[in-house]
Amino acid sequence: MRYQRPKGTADILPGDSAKWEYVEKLARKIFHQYGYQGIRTPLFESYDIFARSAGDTSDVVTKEMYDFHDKGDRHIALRPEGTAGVVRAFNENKLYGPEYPKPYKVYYVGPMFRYERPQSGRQREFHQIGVEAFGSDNPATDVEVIAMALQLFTKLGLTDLRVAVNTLGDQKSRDDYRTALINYLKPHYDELSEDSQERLEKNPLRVLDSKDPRDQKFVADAPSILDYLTPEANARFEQVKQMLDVLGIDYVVDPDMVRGLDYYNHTIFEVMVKAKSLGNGYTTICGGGRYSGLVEQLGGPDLSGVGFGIGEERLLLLLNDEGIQLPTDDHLDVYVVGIGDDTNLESLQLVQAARHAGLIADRDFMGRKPKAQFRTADRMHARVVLTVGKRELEEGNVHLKVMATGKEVSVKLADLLNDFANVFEEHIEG
RNA sequence: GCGGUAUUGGUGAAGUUUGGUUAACACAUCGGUUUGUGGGUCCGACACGCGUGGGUUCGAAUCCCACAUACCGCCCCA
Repeated sequence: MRYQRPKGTADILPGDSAKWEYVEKLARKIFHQYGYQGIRTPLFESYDIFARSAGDTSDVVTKEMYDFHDKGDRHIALRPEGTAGVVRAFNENKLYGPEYPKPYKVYYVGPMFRYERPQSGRQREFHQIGVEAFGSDNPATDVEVIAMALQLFTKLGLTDLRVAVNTLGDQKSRDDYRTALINYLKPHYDELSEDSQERLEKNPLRVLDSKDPRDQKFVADAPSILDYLTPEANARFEQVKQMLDVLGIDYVVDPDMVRGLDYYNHTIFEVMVKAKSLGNGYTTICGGGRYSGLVEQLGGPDLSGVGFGIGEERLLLLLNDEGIQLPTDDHLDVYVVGIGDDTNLESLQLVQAARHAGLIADRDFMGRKPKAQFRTADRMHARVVLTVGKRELEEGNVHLKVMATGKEVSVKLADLLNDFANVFEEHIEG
């Protein structure tokens, strides 16, 4: 146990990796149905990209960034989330150009990094599945991404999903509300938690998110953002709700919901699920929303975007807790048992013939006794075992055993090598 | 960044209160169970070491210190 992995990282081992691959494959399939295409951006970017996009008051920037200076003294940060890098790529590659249809829709799957204290479902290296759609202000795109996330979760077999939506309004709504909130909280300044006293200065909306009982009693009666929306912002939010209704999507409006990143405005949402062992009550597995100004802030045109991120570790923990069995393909079609060193070449040819026929096949490499090889074949759930030994070599045959029925027949080695698929099919069905 | 709990083999772990000389038991794995065949029975193998490094002691998995990691809570979030 000399070496151990860095704090907050995890090895995803065979067995588990199949679940990850299944989830990611399904996500890609669904995203494609909605017209999203994959995008792969660097795992690290210039520190400034994240610092500028996430907002100076966000914890991600102030204490969770995994950053360092490289040998060229560039200030680099491992990406703490996916959006900023995608926006940078969008701008740098001029994907806003007229030759690209709008909205420009992309998805990504990959590792993210935050320097923080690890806990269950929360690591320094974690994985997100995310999407972004650029260049359309139509609230229908907000609804589309929500529907898309829900479809993924539903297809995975999750139930008890809860969609929470809120709006942060446009800039004027936010400013007005901010003022109102500060005016409301200021008289109670001394009664707030230390954290919230600080939040009041920097980002008063975050006080709403506090779990401290000292804060919560004020939060309960705090003014609501919904009362400070401009007519335009309000109309927009109404449209979002109406479209959710039309799609039959169940949701709750949570006026206290805020976002950890500063770049959001208008629609924000979370998909939560009732998790037994992921803490009490509902846990968030997907968070997202609309952002305006971010593209421009990172040097692009004045286009808005909407997207979400799903925490893969949490999602998989959840599927596990719920006892949801993901269809993982671990069966073996053919196992080749070779008896004696002289059978190595035939074993090799047979197992390759099976693979070329599109089957999943393996063989013994350890020179073990037939009984031990059969035990392995059984453990790997092999459908058919092919045995080659001295007798078969002399006769030019291969012994074929269908494991489920125990039926054994002799087949010509040459036939198998010439047309493995047909011989296999013939005997497996009998 | 702060607080708490934990760390024994491939796995689950007993043992730590009362330091004592073979680290229990079980599962898994491997080998054997007479000549080349699976899921069974029986037999056998399987920690020279108890997270790492120091210290106390005649003697430490058991006591002390430091560090590492994991988990839980705070903060925050996916």
